[in-house]
Amino acid sequence: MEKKLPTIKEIAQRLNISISTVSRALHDHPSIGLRTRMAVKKMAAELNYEPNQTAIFFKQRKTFTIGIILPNLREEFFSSAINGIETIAQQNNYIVLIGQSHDDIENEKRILETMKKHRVDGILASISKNTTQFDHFEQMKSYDIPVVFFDRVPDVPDVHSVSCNLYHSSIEAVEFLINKGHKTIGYMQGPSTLGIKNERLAGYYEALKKHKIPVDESLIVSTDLSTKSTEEALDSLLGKKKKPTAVLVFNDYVALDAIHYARQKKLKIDKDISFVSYANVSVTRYLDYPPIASVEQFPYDQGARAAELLFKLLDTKTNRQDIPYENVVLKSELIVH
Amino acid sequence: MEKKLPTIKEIAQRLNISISTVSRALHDHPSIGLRTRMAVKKMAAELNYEPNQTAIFFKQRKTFTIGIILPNLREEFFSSAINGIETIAQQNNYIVLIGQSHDDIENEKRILETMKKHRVDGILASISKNTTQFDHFEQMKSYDIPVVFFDRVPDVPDVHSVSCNLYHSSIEAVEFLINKGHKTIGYMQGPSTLGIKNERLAGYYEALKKHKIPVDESLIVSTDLSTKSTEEALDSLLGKKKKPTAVLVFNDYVALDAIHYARQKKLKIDKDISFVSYANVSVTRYLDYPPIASVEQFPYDQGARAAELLFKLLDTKTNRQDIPYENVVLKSELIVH
DNA sequence: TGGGAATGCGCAATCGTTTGCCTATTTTTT
DNA sequence: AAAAAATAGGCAAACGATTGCGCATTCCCA
Repeated sequence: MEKKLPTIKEIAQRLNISISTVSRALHDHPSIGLRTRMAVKKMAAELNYEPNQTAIFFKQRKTFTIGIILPNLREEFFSSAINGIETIAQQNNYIVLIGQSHDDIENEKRILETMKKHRVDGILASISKNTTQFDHFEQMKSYDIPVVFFDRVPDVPDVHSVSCNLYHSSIEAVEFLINKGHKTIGYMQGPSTLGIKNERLAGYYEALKKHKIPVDESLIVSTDLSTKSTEEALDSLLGKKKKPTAVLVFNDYVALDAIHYARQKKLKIDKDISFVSYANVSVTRYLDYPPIASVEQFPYDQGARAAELLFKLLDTKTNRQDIPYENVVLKSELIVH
Repeated sequence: MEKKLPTIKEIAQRLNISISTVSRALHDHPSIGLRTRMAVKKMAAELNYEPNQTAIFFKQRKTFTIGIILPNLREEFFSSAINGIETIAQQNNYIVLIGQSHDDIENEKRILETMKKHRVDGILASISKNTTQFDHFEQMKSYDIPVVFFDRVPDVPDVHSVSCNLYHSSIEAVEFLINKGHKTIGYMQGPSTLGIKNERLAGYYEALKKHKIPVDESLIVSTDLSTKSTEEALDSLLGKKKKPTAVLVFNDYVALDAIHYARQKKLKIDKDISFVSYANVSVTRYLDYPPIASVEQFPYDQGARAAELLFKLLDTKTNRQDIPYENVVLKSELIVH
């Protein structure tokens, strides 16, 4: 068992030809005659030869590996996104390295560093909730490692990204509530860093404006995504003299916590208070009281598109620095449950 | 930007010393004097030198990469397991490559092949539901790539594995139901391939026997894990003259489908029929009608232990073939909701 | 039949690092 | 003060594959 793996050299020796001939023969290089080519291939098959990829990686300065950095694998959104990425990666004969930041920028930096060391050819990233500056990603440029952000994309101009347009569906979501007769609609936003260009909020404002509902800033609360913080945020909304009858919530996970808490407080869901959120996670299917609607963000597609963009970058021979930054924006869709 | 990365050679030239000296200096080799060592390190820092890992991987015949093969990232169980693995991998300065089989053996083979090509140092795997033979894993031995299975482990002797003992907690689960007064208890199992040594079923039998409840084989049904199949299985149970008042179910996802379907059928959960299952996924927290109990299988720990075992194997200098196969079995725990 | 294309293949450098072995200088020992 | 030993560092091979260049044959056509 402890046998050394056969190399190109081994084949060459057995056939008494040079290793360059073997290499070329295996690659169907035209300068190698048919008979030797056949002989080489036959011998390669016999010996069960497989090229040593690490040698090739080294020589070619390419590893056929892309790195994915994201906050958390456990969120359905991200695991779906990975599926999209994996599909495209496979088509391109690439393999994926995964690192979770667990929403911590230090982890993010460490992972990036490790991936750089491993010489990944490119990186796909969804930033952590406390990533406010991007030097670590910026730095990848000097190593000629392209980075494409998806979903949680930094709000700076000079990056490639794929994300969802949440502005329109946020308007749609709020209008959906308004049409249901709601007049006092709260908004529970996520960590402020996650939405510098806060499309959700902008849509919220726009919808209210469109329907001539005055904005009450105290109806806008924040959660850091933890259960506790969400509960506090909801408390704050419920503590108002004029309580909201509906709340637009940052995402389904937060909504689940909010709904759970509201029910503990003996509120009747969809009677006393309704929730609409984002992500459209599949588990809501099993719930008796899911958000009445949720904005589908098509994680699989986002992942796939981001991967496609990355491979486009990897394919370009020209100086990558010259490629204009591309910011793909996908449509989202309000799904009513 | 297009600058070439500095190499050890670059440093050597600037300092007018040999590259071997540079290499040794950077590794604090004792045969290099203090002054040159300092000079080298200073220059390395100045040039922002970073060793080319691909060269090192190649030379060392090691990639500091392990591959994880599992059915599906979207199951919380597996993403938690990955967390455990990632933690241990990080401690060992390893990085993880991930591939999903999507419960298809062909994918599993393809992934394994790719990982082999990429020369991973070792592999952690949870087999797909239709993997009944293991040649592809077996083959890794001849490449000296150790494989450790976790959770879904093959039922053959000569493998390393980490799994949960479901026998005892299955007994516990059934006894829990018996103590609640249930006399007719069904069992819905998963794909037969996933449990050749079917501990769940064995525990089910044992508990009944212990409490002198005769086994009714028609109370044992199977699902391929799809919603449809689960519904059919439940139908079969409900079609009996003597319907079960409780069902032990393969896992929470199946249980969720079963409960959902039972409710559609107007059954009162925990009144007409109760469910106990496995996995203890966190979302049940938000459900009005979760399984009344679920067997926690500690995916994080399983992942971590499997990774530890793998690193132990990777650390051994001796011929790896000589290491006795290790089969770690962790305790599971019935969690009552 | 002689000279210029094709055709078929080998040499050797290269990628960046590590490491066994050897040499030269300095230090220690007796 | 000469021999032995320790110290410091260089040479070159090796890891496995790719590739530009050059050197033989063989072939074709005049």
